[in-house]
Amino acid sequence: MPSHAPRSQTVKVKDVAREAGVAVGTVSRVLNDHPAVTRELRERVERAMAQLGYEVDVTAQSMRAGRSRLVACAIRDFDIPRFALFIKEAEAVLREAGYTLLLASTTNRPEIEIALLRGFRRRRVDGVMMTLSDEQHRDVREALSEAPMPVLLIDRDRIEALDRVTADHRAGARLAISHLLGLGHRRIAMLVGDLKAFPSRSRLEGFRAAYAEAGIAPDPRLLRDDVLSSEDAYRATASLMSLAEPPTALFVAAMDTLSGCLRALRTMGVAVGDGISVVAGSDSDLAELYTPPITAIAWDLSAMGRHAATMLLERMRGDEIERGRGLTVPTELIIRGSSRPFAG
Amino acid sequence: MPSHAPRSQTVKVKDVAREAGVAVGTVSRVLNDHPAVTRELRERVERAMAQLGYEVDVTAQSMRAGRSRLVACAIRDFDIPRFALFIKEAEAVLREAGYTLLLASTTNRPEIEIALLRGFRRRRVDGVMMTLSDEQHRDVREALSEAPMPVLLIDRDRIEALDRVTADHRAGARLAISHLLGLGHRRIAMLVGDLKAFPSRSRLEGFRAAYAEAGIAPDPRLLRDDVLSSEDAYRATASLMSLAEPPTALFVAAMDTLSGCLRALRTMGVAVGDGISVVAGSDSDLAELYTPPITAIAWDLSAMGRHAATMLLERMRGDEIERGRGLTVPTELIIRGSSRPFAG
DNA sequence: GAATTATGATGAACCGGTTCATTGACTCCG
DNA sequence: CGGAGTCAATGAACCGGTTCATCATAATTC
Repeated sequence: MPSHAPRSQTVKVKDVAREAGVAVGTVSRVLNDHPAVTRELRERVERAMAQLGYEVDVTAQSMRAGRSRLVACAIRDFDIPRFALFIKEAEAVLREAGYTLLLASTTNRPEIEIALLRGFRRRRVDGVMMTLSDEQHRDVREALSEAPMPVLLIDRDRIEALDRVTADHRAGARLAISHLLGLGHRRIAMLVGDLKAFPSRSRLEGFRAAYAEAGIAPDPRLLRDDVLSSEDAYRATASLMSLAEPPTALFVAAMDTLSGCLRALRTMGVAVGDGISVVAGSDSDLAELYTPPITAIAWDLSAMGRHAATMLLERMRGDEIERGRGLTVPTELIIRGSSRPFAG
Repeated sequence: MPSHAPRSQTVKVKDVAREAGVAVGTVSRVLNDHPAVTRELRERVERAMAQLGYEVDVTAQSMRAGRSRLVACAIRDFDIPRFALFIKEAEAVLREAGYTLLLASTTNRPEIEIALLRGFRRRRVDGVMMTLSDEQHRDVREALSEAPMPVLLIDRDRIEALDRVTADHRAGARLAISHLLGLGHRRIAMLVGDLKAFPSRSRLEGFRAAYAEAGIAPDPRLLRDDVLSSEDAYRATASLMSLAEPPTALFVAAMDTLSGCLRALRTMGVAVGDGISVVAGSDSDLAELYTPPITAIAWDLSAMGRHAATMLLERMRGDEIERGRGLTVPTELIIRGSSRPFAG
């Protein structure tokens, strides 16, 4: 008798079938709401399940079915407060549809993105939504094209035929810069994140579009990219304000880096509003409640999460929809006291 | 020939075994780093795996092994920015150990907590860390005691023999209130969250301890509980400031509700620092950068996440450790400009 | 050199639901 | 009344790795 493995004392379909006096197939049909089960048998099976305290084993179900009812979300760093809104909404929508959310952080590194994709595949994850550190990265693109499950990109450029949900950062940045130009500013500095990724690229485009529209040439020395953390923003701001000809306005376009910029200005004794106009690339409690309140770009991250989950669900359902759909959430400029006319 | 199910064209151990000219058991041993495999066979198998692009199926592994290498984290609402720090650290530790994080939000409702626990069980999740809306809830306690996997409580009171990681909210609140009493304040209001849960209860204890120590009786009308959102804080603050005898100091102990309180004060034209002293129950960029900067209680949420994951890993490993371990992270008071001597 | 032991490899059973070809009972119709 | 058609229920095969009793071979001992 090759017994093996420890006998688990949990209740299985077989036990339920015995208790109810039916075949295991029938129990399975009851579990899956198959129509071809007489009410009487259904009730008997349900009674047996309750009696024995039966609980399906999702692993076993996934085994045969080939799908796990898991959806993975991998983002750069869930340390970004506003991003929690995205996850929160996405999780709600997915849970409603019977899916469970797997969460992972890529720390913005391609090799981790690739490793995560492999892990998701191993787990038979049914769908993925993720950010990418670099849409052009060869190995990442290859990993994406080899992924057997649908992948939806979060706030990233179009890749092949992947669905995507984005915010209109280009329009937002353009609004912000036009606003500052309209106030008479000519030396406008901008802090952006990684130009290898869509949001920063779009913001830079918006920046340039606004300048072009005004027929003015921006000073390239006032651009600081690769600002990914509050600390980076601190250093960038400090360096900008130390220039011989410092900027008169500052567009802090990188996500969640406003605090570092404000700390730097405070340290250097530059008054926000008077000494320098400031526009934040994403809204926050801090922007709203700072003194003076800070003009900011806002967009609906909850809606992005909701749409991302919904689109992914449709794709997983295998609906006949065109590939490579994109949904863009609008951005708006909330004008507050931190952006004032240039009083040169 | 009862074929069934669509032939998946993925590579399986069987294929690897054939390609390498060994038995499936040998392939499995290579996969699991079993020592009893000669170097030669191991290499042949590995070559075959690379050749065929083989990838293990974690679902199938879980099937037999009975464990999923999944760890679930269920919290009230991951909309709380600072909580992201906890999750971030916990995920890093778990990933390092080969586990994947499942995330869910309880929205602070017992029935959802119970449903989530059931779902985790169905998925054979290996370990759980979670908050609870109410440690005393009968059905939740029952669900917890029936959980077959270890559960670690996040910032909650001791339940049975469950491990827990907490912050010393009692000490933090006591420091805050003693600080305000020391400044001469006698009418100190406090906003706390749900008193059914540990953090708010502890803060209330600390509040009372500080008053008792000073030999003064607090005015019970200045306590507002069930403050769970920024909007709640707005209303509570407004109502407090409308009292015939308004408080001279405000301890905003509920998590992530400072913004609502500040909005209310601004709306009512009460100057923070002058008109009323304010202490925040948790630190944030907003507290640090507000004008005036706001005195706050701080503790290390990253450390909590790290410890939670580590303790849970030990427990899952089945180490012989005493049950019901508790780890408490210290809190500190960061004194800033928002708390000033009472100038009655 | 025969017997004993150590070591590596094998492959069928197993984990726990799901699926579908088959069976049995019952209905409908000419 | 017999044959075709319906419908519910059955249970063995299956999903894809893991495990362990068994076997083959090599190493060691006397």
